[in-house]
This record gives sequence, structure tokens and C-alpha cells, in this order.
Amino acid sequence: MQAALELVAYEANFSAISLRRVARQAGVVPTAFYRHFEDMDALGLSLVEDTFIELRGLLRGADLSALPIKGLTRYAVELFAYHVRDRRLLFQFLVKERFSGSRPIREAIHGHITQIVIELARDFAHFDEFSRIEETDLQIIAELVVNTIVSLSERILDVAPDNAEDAALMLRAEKQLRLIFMGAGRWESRASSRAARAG
Amino acid sequence: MQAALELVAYEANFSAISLRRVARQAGVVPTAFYRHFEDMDALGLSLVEDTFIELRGLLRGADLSALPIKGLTRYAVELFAYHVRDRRLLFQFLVKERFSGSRPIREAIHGHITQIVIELARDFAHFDEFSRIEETDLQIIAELVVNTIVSLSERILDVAPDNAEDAALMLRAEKQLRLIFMGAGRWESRASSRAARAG
DNA sequence: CATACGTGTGAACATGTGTACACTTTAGCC
DNA sequence: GGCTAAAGTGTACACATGTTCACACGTATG
Repeated sequence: MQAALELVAYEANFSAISLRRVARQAGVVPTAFYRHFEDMDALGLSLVEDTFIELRGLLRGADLSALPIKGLTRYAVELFAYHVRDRRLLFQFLVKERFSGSRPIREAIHGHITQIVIELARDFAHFDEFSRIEETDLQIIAELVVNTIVSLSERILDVAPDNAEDAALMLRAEKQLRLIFMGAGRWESRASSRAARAG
Repeated sequence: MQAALELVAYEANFSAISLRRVARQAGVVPTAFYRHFEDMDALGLSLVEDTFIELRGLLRGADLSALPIKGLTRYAVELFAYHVRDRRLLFQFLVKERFSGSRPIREAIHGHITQIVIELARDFAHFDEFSRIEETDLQIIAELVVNTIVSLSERILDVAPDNAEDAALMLRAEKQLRLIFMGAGRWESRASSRAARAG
């Protein structure tokens, strides 16, 4: 798995690297590959699962409900940015395969992200500031937040490691999140539903 | 180019299809490929350029400044969704290659999107509602808007063509954009800069 | 000690790949 | 009608790929 990650970081993406190259990178003969995975797709799926198991642990560990919304955005951005840099190769793999991987891999990634959105929306429901907002609208807001964080990850992975530009990217993301929360503070679920029905 | 698009829609991504398969799909012998492109990368870059030339035309043609912000979001979402569906294969290619393509292709796409963000921020500056906001903050907001639209495109391309789910996706994106604009309406550039300096 | 199992090996195969080269065909223009 | 340039063809080569099969080594457990 480590060998595959290294190759993906170097090459364009996962489908561009061959079973034989993974084996070579791992210092092993091609046929030995089959002792561990049925095929390349199985390897890719294992990488996806690993990434999200760890990410889920991170999100569970960060008890955001303890903080006020103000400090929350900065803390969340820093936590996430640190983790992405720490697991650079894993997230590089994820970002590349999210849309260009094989169908099973794409679906696995999409499913996990959807799950994160749902859980984030559930967390939002505990904040007094959002008590007015309907559940479906909370999910829409959560999706916006997740999109923003994902976009930050993509940008961080684009620049070289330990680049000074990282700080600017994080500030951007932080502002975007603050703006989203300002919008959410004024959001009226009933008004928006009415507008939607009026079509 | 059409042959390549068809194959990319069917396969995982661009780097997974070979020069020989493109030629076969085009009903032509492999060596004939070289009469049109130096290599596969050149083909990919041509596809990127084509997509953005057309997209730029669409954005230029849509004179958004004529509308009030309220109707603007719905109109923009519908216009964009229609165009993405209309050029499905091109945008499928774009979404897949944005992060997983070869370096030149990735950079070309990224450059074009950055350009669109800059121009959108410039358009924002003409609205009275945003006159308070600094230019750098306008770009951050424009980026948020573009991210949301890109995300909508990705979702539309994920579901089958002419799927009823499209309408729900568009409504989501419309709400997200309205929320962003509500946040922007309360945005205070000086306050945010001060907070940033305070660190 | 033996035996079962996880892991790694080497040779072999049919098939796909990018590209070079010399050639033929096609289409447009004076 | 003949010339030119663009587009397409066929052959050839050296190489990479996924997968198969029978075999070898290590270790831990009965």
C-alpha cells in the first residue's frame, strides 16, 4: 500500500500505475502481489478505507461542541490542514481518485464524504445559533462547509510541502467558513421553503 | 477529440486510455493519430482549451449585471446546469482531469478556473451591495461561489442524464449561493482584516 | 518432528503499447 | 489536368502488462 501511494504521488493517478510497478516499488516480484490483494481495485479500496478510518478518528476526537463558533473555524481549519499535510500521500490519492477512479473507488469515497456531511449537520443541530434551521437546510449548509474544507485540502496538496503559501490558503478557508456561518445566522428555513415552492 | 471524449466517459479517466484506442475509436490507424497531435498530452490540452473557450463565451454572453441578486442565483444555476448537461462529455473530462491529469493539463485547468474567479470578483465589484468589501475579500467570495458551481457540475455529471434528481441538486446549489450572498451582505472587510492581524 | 500456512519466486504466455518508416490515397488549387 | 499538402495505411520492433502454474522458503503450532 505504501508503494502504491508513492507511485500515485509521482504519477498522474492510480489507474496510470500498473500492478507490476507497485510490486517493483515494494521490492517484490509481480506474482507476490496476489498474496495480498485480488487486483488493483482491491488495493485502491483498502487505501480509501484506511484514509477514512483515520479521518473519522480525527473528527471524533475533535470535540467541536466545546468551542464557541468564533474560535471553532480557526481551530477546525488548523486541525484539518495539519492532518492533511501529515497524511499527504493518502490525501493526494483521495483527491485524485475522487472523480477519476474506478466506479467502486469513486462510490466508496463519495459514500464516506456524504456520511461526514450528515454527521456534521447533526452536530450543527446542537448549536443554539442553528436551532431555527430545518434539518434539510442544515445538511445543505454542512455540504457547503465540507466543500470548502475539501477545496482547502486540494490547494494545500497542490503547493509544495512546508510552503509559506499554506498560511494564506488557511486564512482564505477560514474567512470562507466565517462567511458561511454569517449567512447561516440569517438563514430562514421557512422563507426559503416558501420561495422554493413558489418556484 | 470526439473519440477521446467518448472513451474517457466510458473508462476511468484520460490517462487510462491509450493512443491506439483513441485511433481505433476514431476509425483510424494508430499512426494517423500523429497527423493531428504530437502525443496524448497535446490532445488533452486541446480538449481543455476547447471547453474553456466555450465556457468563456457562455459567461460573457450572460449579462448578469442586468438582474437583481435575487433572480440572479436561480438564473445562473440554471444556465450553468444546462450548459454542463449540453456538453456532458467535455465537462466529464474536465472534472476527471482537474486533479488526476498530467501536470500540464492540471495547470491549464487550474489557470482557467483562477481566471474565472478573478473575473467574477471584478463583476461583483459593480454591485452596490458589495461596494464595502475589499478586493481581496471579493476574490475569496468569488472563489466560494465558483467552488459551489463546480461542485454542482460534479454532482450533475454523477447522475444519469435527464434524471429527475437534477432539480434537487440545482435547488441545493441555489440555496447555497443565496446563503453565501447573505453572508457577503453582512461581511465587513476591515473587521475581518483586523481579526486576521490580531491572529 | 512434522505439518500446515503465509509469503515470495521464476518461467512462460498472450496481448497491448508507443513509435519509426516508407507508402498510398484524398482533397483543393492554379 | 496536374501539382501539392494533408490525411490515412501497413509493417515492424522492442517493450510492458496481467495472470497462470509449480515450486521454495520461513515460521509457528499440533
